[in-house]
Amino acid sequence: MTQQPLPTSADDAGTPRARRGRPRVSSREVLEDAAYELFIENGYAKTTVDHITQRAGVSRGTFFNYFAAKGDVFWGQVDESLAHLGECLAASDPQLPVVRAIGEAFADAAEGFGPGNVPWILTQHQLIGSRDEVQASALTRFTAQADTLRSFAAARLGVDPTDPLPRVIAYTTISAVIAAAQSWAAAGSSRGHLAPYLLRALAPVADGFEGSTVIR
Amino acid sequence: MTQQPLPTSADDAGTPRARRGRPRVSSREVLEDAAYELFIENGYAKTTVDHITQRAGVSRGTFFNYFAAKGDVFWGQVDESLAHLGECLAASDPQLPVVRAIGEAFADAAEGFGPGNVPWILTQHQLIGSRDEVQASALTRFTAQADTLRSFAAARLGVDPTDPLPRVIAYTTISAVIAAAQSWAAAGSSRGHLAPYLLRALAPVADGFEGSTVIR
DNA sequence: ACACATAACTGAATCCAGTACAAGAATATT
DNA sequence: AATATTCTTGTACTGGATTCAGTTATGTGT
Repeated sequence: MTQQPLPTSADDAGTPRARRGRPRVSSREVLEDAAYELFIENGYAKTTVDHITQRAGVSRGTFFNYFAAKGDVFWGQVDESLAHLGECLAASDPQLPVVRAIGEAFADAAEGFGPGNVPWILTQHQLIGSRDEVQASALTRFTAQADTLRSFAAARLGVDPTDPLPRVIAYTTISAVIAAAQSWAAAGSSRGHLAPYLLRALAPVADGFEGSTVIR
Repeated sequence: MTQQPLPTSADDAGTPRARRGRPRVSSREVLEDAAYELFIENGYAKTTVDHITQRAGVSRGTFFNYFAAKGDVFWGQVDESLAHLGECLAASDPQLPVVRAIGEAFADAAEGFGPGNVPWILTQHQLIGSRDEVQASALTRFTAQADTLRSFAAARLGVDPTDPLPRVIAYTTISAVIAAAQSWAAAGSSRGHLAPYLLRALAPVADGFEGSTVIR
């Protein structure tokens, strides 16, 4: 709900696109920055949406023009990448086994994440306290992607999406991805790109689903 | 937070245990029943804690004597089982490979779930609308168990709990468990016990982690 | 210039979950 | 009866989230 007309999917942060109407005085970035500062200063739980908008110089209502929920502030970059996952899946090599294809797709979608570009949430999540609430905002991403992966796996395998197998594949792969992302972020300055972490984490899962079951 | 003194861990719903003090006028069960009715009638989001307690004939405050959060109404049976997971892990055969041991532990902990005992949340989750909020309450379970599994796996493998491997194992196994539980619930009257579903879902994961990596 | 459509912001009202706490009520123990 | 224990109730408060009517700032067409 609360559909955002907003900046045409915020494709480019530099040119928020609005050739007509009142120009934006704020932006996702401005609000994100304000929020990040406050989260570090006072922690996530003690930072209210009022605080964020006050620091950003807009009114409280404006916040919800840019984000559907307080927790969504974190996920701008991540959501952008995940939005491409569907295309990456569609463009994947039809010869590859399902889980390999999923791995490649995630690796593709994670293209942008390297040593110099780590989602804020992944690096700072220890500092801001209150893990539960933050991770709750992660779950919506999880389930959205799980649905995508499940239909993909079902189609690839030629089985019904409601079968157990595509569901297990979807869930295990995406949780391996999450684990990989967390390990990658935790690796500190030694981390390189995200993609290798993803592939390493998914390798045993892929092996398992190729070997033991009657799926190719 | 909001520690429940409550019924000595609600071991038996029939005898809420309180040899001294004012006797309970309500119970988890009463509140659950009221909540389930309302969730089906009006959906989860539109059902307030006030509604629940009104139907149950107690005051709003009482609800939070029995449940820490609105979403916890669902999880009574599940939490009970998960509480045993730690013991089941500890009691597992040290010879088994990690993921097998985890599978056995889950199967043990899922003992109670059979054709006649399906957690309400698993069967009704489509009907009640507003998946997000419900799933948020699932996340706390997920993370709690993930932490348990991660330390277990790390200890078994003799590696640091912060290493990627135990994390991936923990995440993938628990998500396979969730997938299995959902498929089991969706199977309708044809479903038997939960345990076989768990083992089937975990089998490929176990294979993968035994085969490809240098873990025993 | 002027009017108009459009898009964004404002601000206030509302709802509800969750927290805290004090006061009261019903029971067992002494 | 007095007391301790345990649960219930009521009230008040914080803060996230939703809604909406009204306002403001811009571009566009005349």
